[in-house]
Amino acid sequence: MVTGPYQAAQARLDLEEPQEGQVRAVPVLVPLALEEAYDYQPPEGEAPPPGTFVRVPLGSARRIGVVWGAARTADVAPKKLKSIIEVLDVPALPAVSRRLVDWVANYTLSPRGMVLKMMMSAPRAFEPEGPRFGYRAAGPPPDRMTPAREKVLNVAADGAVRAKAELAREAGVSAAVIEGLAAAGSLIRVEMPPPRPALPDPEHAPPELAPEQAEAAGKLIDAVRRGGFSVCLLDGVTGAGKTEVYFEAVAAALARGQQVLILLPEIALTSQFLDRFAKRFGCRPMEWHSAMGAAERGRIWRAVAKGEARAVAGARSALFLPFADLGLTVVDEEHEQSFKQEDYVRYQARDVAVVRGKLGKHPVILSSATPSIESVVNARQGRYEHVRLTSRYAGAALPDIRAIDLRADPPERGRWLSPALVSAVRDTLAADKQALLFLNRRGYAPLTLCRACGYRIECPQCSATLVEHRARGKLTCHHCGFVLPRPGDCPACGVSGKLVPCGPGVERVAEEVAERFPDVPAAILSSDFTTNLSEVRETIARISSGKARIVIGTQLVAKGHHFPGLALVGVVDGDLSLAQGGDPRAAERTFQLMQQVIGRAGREESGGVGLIQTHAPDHPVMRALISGDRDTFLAREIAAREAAVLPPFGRLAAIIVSAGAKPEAERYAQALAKAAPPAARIEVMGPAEAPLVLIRGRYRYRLLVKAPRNVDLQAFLRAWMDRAPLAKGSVRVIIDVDPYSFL
DNA sequence: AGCACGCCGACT
DNA sequence: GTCGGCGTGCTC
Repeated sequence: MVTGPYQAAQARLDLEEPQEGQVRAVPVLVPLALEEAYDYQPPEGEAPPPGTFVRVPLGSARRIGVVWGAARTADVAPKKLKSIIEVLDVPALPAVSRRLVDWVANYTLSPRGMVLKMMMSAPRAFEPEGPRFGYRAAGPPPDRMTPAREKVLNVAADGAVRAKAELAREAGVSAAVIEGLAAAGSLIRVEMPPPRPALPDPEHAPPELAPEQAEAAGKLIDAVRRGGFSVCLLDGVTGAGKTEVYFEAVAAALARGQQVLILLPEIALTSQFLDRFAKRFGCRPMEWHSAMGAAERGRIWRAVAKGEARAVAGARSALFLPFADLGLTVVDEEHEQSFKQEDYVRYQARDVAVVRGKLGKHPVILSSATPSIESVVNARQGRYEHVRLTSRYAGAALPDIRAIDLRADPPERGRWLSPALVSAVRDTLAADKQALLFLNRRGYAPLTLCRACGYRIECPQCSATLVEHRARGKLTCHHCGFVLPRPGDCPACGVSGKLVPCGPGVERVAEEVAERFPDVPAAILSSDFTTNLSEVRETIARISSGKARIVIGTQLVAKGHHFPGLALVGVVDGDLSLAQGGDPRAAERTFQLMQQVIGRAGREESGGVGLIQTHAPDHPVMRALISGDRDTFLAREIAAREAAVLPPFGRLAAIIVSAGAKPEAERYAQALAKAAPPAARIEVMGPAEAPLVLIRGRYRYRLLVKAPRNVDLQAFLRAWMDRAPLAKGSVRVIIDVDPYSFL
């Protein structure tokens, strides 16, 4: 029996056939937080088939939606039915995409309209394409010639039509020069044909693969040629050449005329990766990530829908592009936790990529040097094919990893680098190599303390201390973005000159490096919400070219960049990410992060060294890292997860209750827990205060649901939410299926 | 996401 | 008495 909206949503997945005498209507899903498609009367003539993009009236507004089925879904009073305004001239949303919306909405317990919204996140794609204009040489040279104008005219001398931005870039001048020349009559503005996306050529530059690589590539190519759904875990040590290997599978799919999607963590979408692709296939893939402009998004969305975009490299949201004929998805760095989206629709892109492969009947490749426990278990249980690469190419050896016991060999007071690490850096520089110091903490210091009154400077909106960013002269909150100019006097007691920064961030380590190695060029590589993508790309280029000799970096450095001259990696605080209490993936994440970051060393030739500063050199994670014994670590971790029925052996869902006032949040969370339906094999834990109780002015309580793998967790959650008390006032409830963050 | 409806404080 | 604050619910 259908008892509430959550279950009703599930029940209506089975569409009814139209009945005699009923008004003709089709369901249209609009990209809003709506669970259901609404029925509309079709325009004149035939009813548009499912997938058609249509404009419909909704309330007083007009919205673009998608025809979601062949027959009306619910018994709405006929006089309530409105008519479709128009059918849009946009390729229909493919059936696979529509089924993906339904699947993701059902799995994450998100309104279907919200998931559709992700699929339509390119508003320009639905507007008619305006004509594009370009410039070509024409007429006499201008009366006043300048060096900049000369450069432009030289470039334009070939008579080709170029877009304004392109011409300016090629000539190395600003767009204003072009406008000036056009006004002077030396350039003429002409309409350009819409650009054809470049076609990647699978035969452009096939690589020479080592025997092990060739064998691995063979398996992946087989899966592509065979067609149909399969998942392959491509598991190879850093520097084993996984990218070259999966590029061969990409080539096979392109050769079959199919589209290819390569998912990367957002920050790994560097020009380094795009250039590598271009070297192999003759042109760059299309990019898809959050930093793209509206026009660009629209163009790419359309190109993907028409099947003209053959290869797309994108961040997790690229999964929701309307591929016309996707033949292969690659998830690179599949272990990356950033594939989990933590807001709006909370989905794990790696898992959705696999589901999309299943729905679209095509292979999926998961690639990593440090695969997730989930994927390793799937491979062991035979659900995924496991393809391993064990040797680094060109004889490069894996780095030699050692621990520096901070208890025995501590840094001086107020310093963060131990004598052993400092001397290792010195040796590395003497050998004309690069050194990387890794600390997963942005800014200068994570805490500012008043020595007069003991006050810790905290965020007014979050239960967190403000982090000093000295270069910008600011204290900021890493949870909400709150910014405070660095005060001279204590905000609590007003005493001046007694504020002291406590603990290190990358900026502070960089300061220590500058003191110890005053003449050595250094670079900080840190992901900051204020630094933009191009800035980060520039820094990465400066490092890979060898201009920076010492690199101080956060997480960002671990993400698949290739730094040829790097011989030493020093981990400043090896204990930092282990200390995440309550997070079942803390050990796994630490192991992956350390392996990835240390794997940056010695990729070109042997002799890479990794040094981890730690207070717990005997911790199992540290021992596994030092001995390089991944299999023992995995066996331990997998056994522990299995015993505790944690993912992937069990399923988790977090319920986060938040409100503007603490008692309100707590009261509702407790009422919610009481309303949980009885279920023998499902455990509901909490509510408990979230580790970060307050974020953005909202107090948060968490509940955790744990169930065995074969239990329908979504059905349980739906039944629960349908009988839950109404959330009143400022109370909000968020359901996070398969949570990755436990804060 | 908009937008209308509805129930409590400072105004003509 | 009314204007208007934004909390709540509906949009086929």
